Order: sequence, then structure tokens, then C-alpha cells
Amino acid sequence: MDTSTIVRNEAQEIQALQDTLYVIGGKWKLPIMNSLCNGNTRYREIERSIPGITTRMLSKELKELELNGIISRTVHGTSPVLIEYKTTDYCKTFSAILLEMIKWGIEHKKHITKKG
Amino acid sequence: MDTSTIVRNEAQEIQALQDTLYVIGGKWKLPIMNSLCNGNTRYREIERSIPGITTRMLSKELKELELNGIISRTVHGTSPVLIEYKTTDYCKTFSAILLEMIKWGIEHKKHITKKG
DNA sequence: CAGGATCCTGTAGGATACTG
DNA sequence: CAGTATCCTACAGGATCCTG
Repeated sequence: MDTSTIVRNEAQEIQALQDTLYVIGGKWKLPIMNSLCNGNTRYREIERSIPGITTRMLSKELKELELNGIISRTVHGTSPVLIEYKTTDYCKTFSAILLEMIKWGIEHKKHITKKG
Repeated sequence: MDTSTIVRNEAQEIQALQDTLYVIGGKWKLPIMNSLCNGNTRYREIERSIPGITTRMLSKELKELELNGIISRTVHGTSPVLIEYKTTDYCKTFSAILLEMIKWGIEHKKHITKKG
């Protein structure tokens, strides 16, 4: 299969875009992924690293990300239960987009403040 | 300014991510950008190319995209008024992300159908 | 520490009809 | 053709308190 000969299909593209948006959509999923990428693994750690997020949203989003195979959740120990969140290899397939979006956001801020 | 020496700042990254999400957020902005990238320029053309979108959402999103400098709106003629929507050069700074997201969405669909 | 349970609200977005 | 104007509602997301 030669990828250079893939025929672009508009409807399929839009569907794919919406699928992607569905997985990473909402206000918090990308910030959470980014927090994990920065080495945070514990619930409270992640919470503190993302200004404004509530426990409700954090646990909700973590679940969805886990369901989509983007992150993993591991239980360590028994009595003082330790939970470890990590990005999966699958998450790494998204890191390029993540970085590009960060760069874009930074440039965009310059872009709009430049012109008032 | 050597970009390789940029110190990564987590809070700034998250802010940048949320800025980007704000600009392209919602259900329709990326599909619209993609439609324009595919050569559609007319309102009804764009509308027809995006299954499910309503005129209300289309005009609302087009306005916001124009405000953010992502697309341009040009009026041609006088009597049978012709409107032409086009992506701006600034929109092109986003095309890499757009393509990556399309690729990711397609792969993701394979990924999840594969496992059940 | 790692969340769950509730309650509440704004707004994104849908449906439908209409206009120059 | 290129949109406006209304009306409506589901749900994303916030606030707060509680639990093992």
C-alpha cells in the first residue's frame, strides 16, 4: 500500500477529524495529556499542575482517556493505595500534534497581540 | 533567538494548548477549515460538504474563524451577491496539525475496531 | 491520597422558519 | 444564494461536600 496514492475523501477526512476531536475534545484532555507527558503521575499531582480543574472533571477525563487507550492507570500497594497514571505508547502517536498545538498557541498569542 | 533553548514552562504550555483549542474548538471549525482547504469557497458549497451542519452553526463559525484571521470573506458582484470564503496564509500555519489530526483519526478508527 | 455523589448553570449546538 | 431570527435542550463543566 503506497500512502502517496491515497485518494483523499472529503467526507472521510471530516469524519476522521471529528473522531480525533471526540477523543481529545473538551477543555481538559490535552492539558491532562501534557501534564502526564511532563512527568506527573499521581492524581493530586496532575490536579495541582492544571490550574482550574476540579476533581470531578479530572477523574471523568482520566477515565475517558484510559478507555481510549491514551493513558494507563496502575494500582500500587494495598493499604495506602498508590495510583500511577502514565501515558501509553499509543499516546505518543499524539505527541507531534500536541507539540504543534502548543507552538501554534504561543505563536497565535503573539499574532493577535501584535495587531491589537 | 535560538528555539532549541526555549525553556519549557508547564503552565505556559497548558495555556497555549487551551488558546489553540479555543480558536479551533467546537465541533465544526476544523471541518470547515478542511472544507475550505479542499477548494470549497461558497457558503452552500461548504454547507453541503459538511454533513449535519446547520446554517446557524456555519455562519457563526465562519464569523469566528474570520475574526481570528483564519479565513477571509470577500464579496463579489452586486446584484446576485457572491460571497467567497478562502483560507488565509495564516490558516496555512495550521495545515500541519490538520493533516496530522486527520491521519490520527483514521488510524484511531483502525486501532479501536481492531480490539473490539 | 484518590476519587465519588450531588446539585446547578451556561452555552454549544440542533430544529425550523424566514429574508433580501 | 447567503445568510438571520427564534426557540429549545442536552450536556459539558463548575462548586461543594463526602468517603474508604
